[in-house]
Amino acid sequence: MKTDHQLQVAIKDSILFRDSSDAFISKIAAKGSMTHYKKGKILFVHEDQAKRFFLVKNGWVKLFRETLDGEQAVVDMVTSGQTFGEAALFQDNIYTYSAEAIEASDIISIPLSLLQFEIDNNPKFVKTLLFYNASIRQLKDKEIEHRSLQNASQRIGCFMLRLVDQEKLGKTNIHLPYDKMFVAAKLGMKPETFSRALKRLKKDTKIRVKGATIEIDNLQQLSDYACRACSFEFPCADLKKD
Amino acid sequence: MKTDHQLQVAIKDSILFRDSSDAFISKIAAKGSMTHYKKGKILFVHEDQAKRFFLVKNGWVKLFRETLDGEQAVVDMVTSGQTFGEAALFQDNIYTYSAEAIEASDIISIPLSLLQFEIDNNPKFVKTLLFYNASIRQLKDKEIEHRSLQNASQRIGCFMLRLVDQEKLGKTNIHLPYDKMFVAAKLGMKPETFSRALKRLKKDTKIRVKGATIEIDNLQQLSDYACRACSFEFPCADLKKD
DNA sequence: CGAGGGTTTGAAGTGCATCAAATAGTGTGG
DNA sequence: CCACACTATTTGATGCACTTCAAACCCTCG
Repeated sequence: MKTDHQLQVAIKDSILFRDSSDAFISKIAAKGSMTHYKKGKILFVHEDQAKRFFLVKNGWVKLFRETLDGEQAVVDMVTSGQTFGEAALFQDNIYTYSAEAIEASDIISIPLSLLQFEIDNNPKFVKTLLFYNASIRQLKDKEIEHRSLQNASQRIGCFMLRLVDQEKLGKTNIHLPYDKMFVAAKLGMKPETFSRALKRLKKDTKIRVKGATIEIDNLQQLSDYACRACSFEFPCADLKKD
Repeated sequence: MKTDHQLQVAIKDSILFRDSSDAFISKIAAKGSMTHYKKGKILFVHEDQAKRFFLVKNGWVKLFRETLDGEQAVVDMVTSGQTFGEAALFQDNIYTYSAEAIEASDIISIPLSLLQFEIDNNPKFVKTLLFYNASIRQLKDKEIEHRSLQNASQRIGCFMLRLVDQEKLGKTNIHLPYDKMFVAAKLGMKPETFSRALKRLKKDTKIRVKGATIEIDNLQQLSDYACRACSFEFPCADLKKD
């Protein structure tokens, strides 16, 4: 009972299902199950047959692929409220990437068949899904742009800006969500580059770094620095929060 | 009449509508109109109010955004059978990029309201749209990966491979679809870099370049060279053709 | 406390960008 | 059909950003 309630709350809090009816959410909760994964646990690997998709309750999961010569490409990092693996539905039920919990995480898995059923029978949900995909597509475009136009320090600054409430322009503290080496991977740079670029960012924008905590006195200054090389205007939060 | 028939054929040939019923296609054709654009013509600019979306009959269109400090980011290059501007439907009817015909092009425009109507009333079409978006999302992931793992020569090789029929592994000729400076922009590099990287590619894979024509003796050699740094396996055509 | 990962630093290399100039190519009006 | 003007492409020289390799440092967790 308790667990079931937890599931419902987590589902209701997710980006994909927050507008769904309570009945629908109960239905998902009934078929879903929550698992705790330790840091480093591989949830599935690229080209596995996909039967379920996942919703992060808390923690972080890295989605990645590997090249022939052993390099790793980070497709995404997902956290609370985000889903992964659902795209397999449109890819012959094959996962197109591997997934690894990069810290202890609670993750809900839900049968893809349920999603398929809703796509076939729930027009309202399908529209939600269309919007969801459209936002992700836009995010990907932004990321491609960032890779070619922003330098390493600007990418880090931009990453931080997306972690704060962009509305209040004053003083803020943020907490890097996971190990710096994963942030580096997410931003497409090497840990050494990350370290040096962060140092440069500190010098140029007066932010203070204490371990994983970042103190920002002046959000405006940070955005001036990072967003100069971006075509999106500053308050530019990733996914609409409300 | 003649024009109307042309429209129908073009729509039927498009990726998004090829599985649609004849009745649906007629309906689109009735509301659509075809325009010829000269090279350099701007179709719309970023943040314009979006009333219509576009389908390329022939030619090439560059979709791009601009940063504060004047750099240009190429979002995509689209050609025959591809659409653009339809994503505005999920972005408050605002175009999120600008569009420029980079060569003489015939382009069909269709009211977004028609698309909206179908989304609301045509479940089969909605599913097509879901699949369409999922493929695009996958392509974007691939492109992000390419930007961080492939060097300039490999990106050019990869670009060429996506222009050929990947099934026949023998000798092939291809034709660069548009000016080299646009290919460079599409691949996120400067024209000078493109030129030098192409030279290196020629040396390393024995392809021959005669103006815009590329002669490839050994597709396998080219894919060995380019796809080594990619996590997708070789026959890896962008959008399913059938 | 010690082992092992995570992070920083240094030195050196590589790849792409930049700036500048030469060359090739294309379309136009005469 | 030619010559000019303009644009695209190539080439050279140089600089900068990121990477690589190697080593030190630091942190934390058993």
